[in-house]
Amino acid sequence: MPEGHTIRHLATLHNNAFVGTTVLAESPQGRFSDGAAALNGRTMTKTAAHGKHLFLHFDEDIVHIHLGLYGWFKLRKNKEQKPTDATRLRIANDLYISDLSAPTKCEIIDAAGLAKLTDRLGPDPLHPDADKEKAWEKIKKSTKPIGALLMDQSVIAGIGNVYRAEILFLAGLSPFIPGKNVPREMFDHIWNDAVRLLEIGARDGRIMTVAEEHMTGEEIVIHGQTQLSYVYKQTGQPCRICDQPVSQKDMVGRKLYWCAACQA
DNA sequence: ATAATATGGTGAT
DNA sequence: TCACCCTATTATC
Repeated sequence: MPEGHTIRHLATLHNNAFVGTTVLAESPQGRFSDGAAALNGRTMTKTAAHGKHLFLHFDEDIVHIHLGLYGWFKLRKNKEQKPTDATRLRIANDLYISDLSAPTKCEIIDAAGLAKLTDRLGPDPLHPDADKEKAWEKIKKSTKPIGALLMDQSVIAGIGNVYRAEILFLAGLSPFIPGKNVPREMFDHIWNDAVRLLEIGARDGRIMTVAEEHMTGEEIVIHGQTQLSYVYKQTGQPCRICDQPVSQKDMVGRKLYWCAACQA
């Protein structure tokens, strides 16, 4: 499920599976029939990710995919799988089949469309050459709370509700402090953790934010199979650091989780 | 077994 | 402001 780490992970998987090969493309569901027909039999030349947006390049044609909340890929090697009547796009070659369902966006764009899209996105912490100063310029002059700014894809691309909560917790920063009141060193802390945590997530294909020193003995054994977090979805649970109950409140239409004691 | 919820954004109203 | 996308997982009965 998709924050920036998922999209980068998918870009890597589709690069390894399809780039350089001729692919079959079809839309069993029918809502992307024209697009699939335009791609069928062509060579995938590159994959890329910016924030939560995935791009599959076929020379000048670029498939732009946004998974939204429900969207998902099922990518299998050496194994037949049946598309469902909700499968928006199937891409396949001799070895792999990838089925896409329920995306918010699946469309073909050109280089100009891609530029227009990425122009309205902030820097992606997963890009080695990301310009974090662009994010800082927006944050330091904004009156909006930092908890809202981190969810704004035009400020930083790729952070979602889980990373927002976890990054602010690790920084010990209140989600309610206006961007303009965030000290520069606090921004650096946020950015560095965004890079570090998104890289872990992109590598493993799932979010892991909790340091081993903050896990219970049992969690250290099983955390390969289970999702752990400091504050995300931990409402009422004791904080891993101070033992105070974790708080919850809506912000920007999403549930915000934080430790009122550690993030005063 | 059934209902609620969700790691998100778009586009109509 | 809200319906939509329409799956997977978790919570509740």
